[in-house]
Amino acid sequence: MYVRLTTNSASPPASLGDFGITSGPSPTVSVSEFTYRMGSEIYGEGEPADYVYQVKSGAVQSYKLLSDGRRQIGAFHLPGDIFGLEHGGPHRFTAEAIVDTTVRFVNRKTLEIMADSDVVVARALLNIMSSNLSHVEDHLLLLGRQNSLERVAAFLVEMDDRLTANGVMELPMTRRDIADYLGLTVETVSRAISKFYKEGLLEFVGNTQREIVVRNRQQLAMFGPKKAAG
Amino acid sequence: MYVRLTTNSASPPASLGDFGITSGPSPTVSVSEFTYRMGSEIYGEGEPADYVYQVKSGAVQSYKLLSDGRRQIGAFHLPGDIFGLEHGGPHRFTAEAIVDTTVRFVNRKTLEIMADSDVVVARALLNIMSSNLSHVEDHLLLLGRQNSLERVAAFLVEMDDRLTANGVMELPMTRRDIADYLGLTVETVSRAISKFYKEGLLEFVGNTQREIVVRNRQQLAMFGPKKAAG
DNA sequence: CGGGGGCTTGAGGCCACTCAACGATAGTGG
DNA sequence: CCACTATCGTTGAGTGGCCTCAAGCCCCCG
Repeated sequence: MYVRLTTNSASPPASLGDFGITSGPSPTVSVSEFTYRMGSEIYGEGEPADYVYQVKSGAVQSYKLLSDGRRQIGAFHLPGDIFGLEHGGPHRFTAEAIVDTTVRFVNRKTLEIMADSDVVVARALLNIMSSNLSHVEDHLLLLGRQNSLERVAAFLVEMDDRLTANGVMELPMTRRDIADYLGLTVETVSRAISKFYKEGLLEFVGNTQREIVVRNRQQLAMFGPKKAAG
Repeated sequence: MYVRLTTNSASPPASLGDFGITSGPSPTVSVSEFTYRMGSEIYGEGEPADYVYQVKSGAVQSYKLLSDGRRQIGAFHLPGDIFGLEHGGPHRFTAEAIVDTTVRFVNRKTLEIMADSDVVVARALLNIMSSNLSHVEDHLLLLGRQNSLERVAAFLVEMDDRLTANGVMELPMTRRDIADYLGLTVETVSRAISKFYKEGLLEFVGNTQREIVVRNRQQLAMFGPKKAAG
């Protein structure tokens, strides 16, 4: 792990409320902060999971690699998201800062000890795991059974939900990252976005291709999952 | 949900030990049994998650559907496996008995109440969720970044681990089920298995194509994941 | 024996990948 | 300030892996 202590790490113990976990007896946990530079690794797959993280600002991606370089990104973590929570083993993904990113982190063991005595904390951990599981399960369907347009549309809708401010979605990740999240190639992602743009579903802002306005969210979603009744 | 009460449902309360959960204060939970016929639905996606199940005998598949019939199987549940555990919401998969299957089941609410007072139960729930998550995460990489031969090889190795007895692996699922698990078509799965057979990696037993002997597990695994160093 | 489902195999097509070229932007160093 | 380079993104042309469509075999079950 790329350990880089910052002065912030000397910050006073904070309540778990920063992590969205509030408790009855209200014990406290030492919450520290780190800032990672763009592209730096927060932890690697297979390393011991000593800490649990929450994105304060920036963006993080979690991925697995094959020996020949093929990469599958499992999730993008945006401000407020908690990541790196494993239960009984090492990290199963590599986590990397996509842009300069500040994270809060707490000791995993401490959290587990708290969970043993505090029902609220235990439930919170279950909640986090459960929502992770839910997201990954939906992604299974996307990777296994949806075509390129459906995948890209689903991605844009997801990101539109999660990081649009003032009507503009500012993507922190490259087209390659998107491709590795969607199980596609850069070219295919680019073609899909171009197609949506030409159809008037998207609009670009500024001189990068990362600031996007979703013009017709409804119609974009039509390309997406189309889940069955049940 | 396809509710079919059996006489077994009147069985006496049993300890959670049946679920692999043993506790200190040792309270008991009512554990009942159901038998589902081949092809019948145990619960549907979106239905309230009132029970948690464990396969006693048989096999179950969990899947999601798209409106046009495309299907993605998330997992096969074999004897001993626990499935249907959701934390705070409805079922996210449809579960269906692949063959005649007997399951044990317990009330989810009861389990949650126990978890609130019993650390061992709470940890057990986290363990189950965690292993589910781990399996699905590995499957993401397979669906997103592996080719057809790698997928089928990985499937055969997984099943070889989980249900081989006397050196013979007896698959309960059809080629279509395998295809929907691997994000492929029936034909592609069949071609891959034929190829492995012709190369001497597999052998068929009996007059069905579901009883398979893995002749060279090592070489078969070479087609598989090939995870990176870390 | 006839019908149906499961499985395999072949032939052809298409969608996404591969390979390549190009423009735009940002960073670097003279 | 201007090359020079590297990265990112887009677009075009062609390929290939998996899908689609089709046929046929086998087994089971009536």
